[in-house]
Amino acid sequence: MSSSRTTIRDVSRLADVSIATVSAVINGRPAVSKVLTQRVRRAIEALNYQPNYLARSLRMQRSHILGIVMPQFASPFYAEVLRGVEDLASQQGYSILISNSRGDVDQERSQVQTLISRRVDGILLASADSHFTYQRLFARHFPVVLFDRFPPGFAGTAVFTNNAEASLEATNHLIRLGHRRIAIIAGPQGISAADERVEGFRNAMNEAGLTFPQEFFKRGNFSMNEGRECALELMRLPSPPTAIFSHNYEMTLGLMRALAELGMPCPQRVSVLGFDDFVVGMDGFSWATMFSPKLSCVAQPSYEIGRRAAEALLKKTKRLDGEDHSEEGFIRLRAELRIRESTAPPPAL
Amino acid sequence: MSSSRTTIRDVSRLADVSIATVSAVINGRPAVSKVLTQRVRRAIEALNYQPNYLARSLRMQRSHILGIVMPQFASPFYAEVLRGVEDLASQQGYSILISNSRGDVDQERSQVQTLISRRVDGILLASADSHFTYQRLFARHFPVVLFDRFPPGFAGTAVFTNNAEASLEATNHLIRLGHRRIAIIAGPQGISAADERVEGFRNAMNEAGLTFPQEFFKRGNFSMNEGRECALELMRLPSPPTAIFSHNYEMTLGLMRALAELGMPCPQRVSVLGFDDFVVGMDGFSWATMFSPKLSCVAQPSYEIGRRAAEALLKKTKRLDGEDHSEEGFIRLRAELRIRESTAPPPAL
DNA sequence: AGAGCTTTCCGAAACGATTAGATAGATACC
DNA sequence: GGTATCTATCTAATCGTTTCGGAAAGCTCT
Repeated sequence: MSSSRTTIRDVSRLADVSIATVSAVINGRPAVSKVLTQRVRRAIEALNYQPNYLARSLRMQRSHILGIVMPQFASPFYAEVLRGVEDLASQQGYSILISNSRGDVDQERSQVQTLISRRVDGILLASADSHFTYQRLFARHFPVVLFDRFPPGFAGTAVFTNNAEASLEATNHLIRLGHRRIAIIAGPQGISAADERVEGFRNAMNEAGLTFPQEFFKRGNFSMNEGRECALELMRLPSPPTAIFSHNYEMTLGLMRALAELGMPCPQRVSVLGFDDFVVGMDGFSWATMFSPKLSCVAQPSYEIGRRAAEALLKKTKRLDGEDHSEEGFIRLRAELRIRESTAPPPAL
Repeated sequence: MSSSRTTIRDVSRLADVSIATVSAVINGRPAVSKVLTQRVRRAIEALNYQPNYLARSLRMQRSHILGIVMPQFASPFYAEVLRGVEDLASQQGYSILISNSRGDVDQERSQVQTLISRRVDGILLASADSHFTYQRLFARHFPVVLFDRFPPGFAGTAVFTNNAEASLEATNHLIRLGHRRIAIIAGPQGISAADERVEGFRNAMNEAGLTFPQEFFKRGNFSMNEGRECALELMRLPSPPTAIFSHNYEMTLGLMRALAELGMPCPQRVSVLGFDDFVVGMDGFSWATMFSPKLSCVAQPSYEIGRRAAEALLKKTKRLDGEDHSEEGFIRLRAELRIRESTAPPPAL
């Protein structure tokens, strides 16, 4: 055997005590004398002993590991969420097991399975699935917290942006500027975040007594390419919109690209308001300020979403011990409307 | 006890066989009859049994988990690396345990400790530390692969960009365009990636017989803010450079921002060439093409770095079993020079 | 019918920790 | 001195798997 790690047994032998005593020292239990504590400490040091958490977890029925499954890593939104999760988790002595579902429902399911088999204490999930298929898996109150997306009718606990309200507020901003011909590039139907944003937009338009033609309502799949194509179609209409509201970061990029290609100045000719904003690097500069014009946008509290989700999950895992199975329910975090230079009054007719 | 999971024992009872047989079925060992296999399968299904990988790992001395430690999550570079790692790992049945060292040497060390205690099969490390302090920890040939950065004198296996060559090539591009007054905004001294990029630049300048004044040599800490400040200082010199070579993504952003503030047109007045490029979203558009002008840059193969690092690490963990302790050494991956619109001949005098 | 093989199955010992309960020694009290 | 109490330590069971070695049963071949 090439790999024979040193165990608690080795330590106990060297220190000439029982393994129970070593364990007591390691876990800081009282009731172990100064002299033995010293001996044990020295032995641990000498052997460079590192406790085996697998064994510990097995015995304690608690791994102190959280699992997270998300549809992508590269997106700054998810990266920020992940940062929030890791921050809170590591602060409480938990580690994070990640998996990338690549937006695929089957992969997602098998990854959730794996996480459960690895006996994570709880799972954070941005489900690519539009209906919650884990009822069976999560019998016995296994701790799960959803974020960013949730299937219709989901009743557990989840953390996300107040999409509808934020979207309403953003639309109102455009309306107040004087826009009447407002188009949206929405996300795919069936994804809760997308649907809610559409809803908020609709409400704002209704409240203002505005209608909007069918051809102003575009759906993209949250990708840059589709954002670009939708924008091209919009701006080539006989009477194009004077403002476009885009429902995520990638599509906003595509939209800006399209405007550049068409040589249409923003915001002089058309205002642009997008979802998502994030800081780049360590010094808090916003991504959206790198553009000219600096982009107005709806900033989701992505880091906070991660933190709160992790927090809620940890609370759940603890409640589990106490036979208390009450649910926390939905946690809505406020998005912030950041007005910069890409939104302005519509061109005079 | 609120959490009594079903175990292999339960399955064996229901199927009326021994646990050895259940184990054999699960692991697809031959030599178990059709009829028993059926019974076991049904029992597993009925009980919704999911094997406990903690126990399995403990017994097999192999967790099928890889650990990764990096200085940040939010950076697109590391996000891409992570994606590469996860892709290869999950493909081979491995999971990933992540930790964020936040660039702090002490945190990094304690996280490495934790990973080892969790008995990961190997560790991927972008060390924030400038000297390899893990000799003791990694005694007994514990599998580690470094990436992106390495401490001077490190002799293990590591994967990264051919920084020096790429930097030389990039500088030559500027020289060929006719630039003579070339400045660089480099990363912090002591970080291998930064030092190598400086070296490549120096070599190119020397080969071309060019010298460059001390005030053209700036150091930033890889942050956007410092990129901006360095650029401001450079462009306010009595005779400013006609081209600037920036050594990472964040500093390039700061640089572009500075030029905008000063109203200096790029590339008419000054050419810009930066390190780092990456695609945004799912459809392969480059981040750098979102700028106007589209940025010329040195694209590191970040995804590939992740994949190759994971691959090398897995190879190591397997070699460990075979008593073969040969080292793979350094793996250099070629960065690609992508010439777009931000580099052009210098303005006529 | 007995020897020798195969084929299937099972019992029980690991893996490395935690912890309840046992034990022994010291102290205190009457 | 006897007994109760407390403290410091140890013994051994346990967590849920894998796997080695052996037993039982079924064949084949003399």
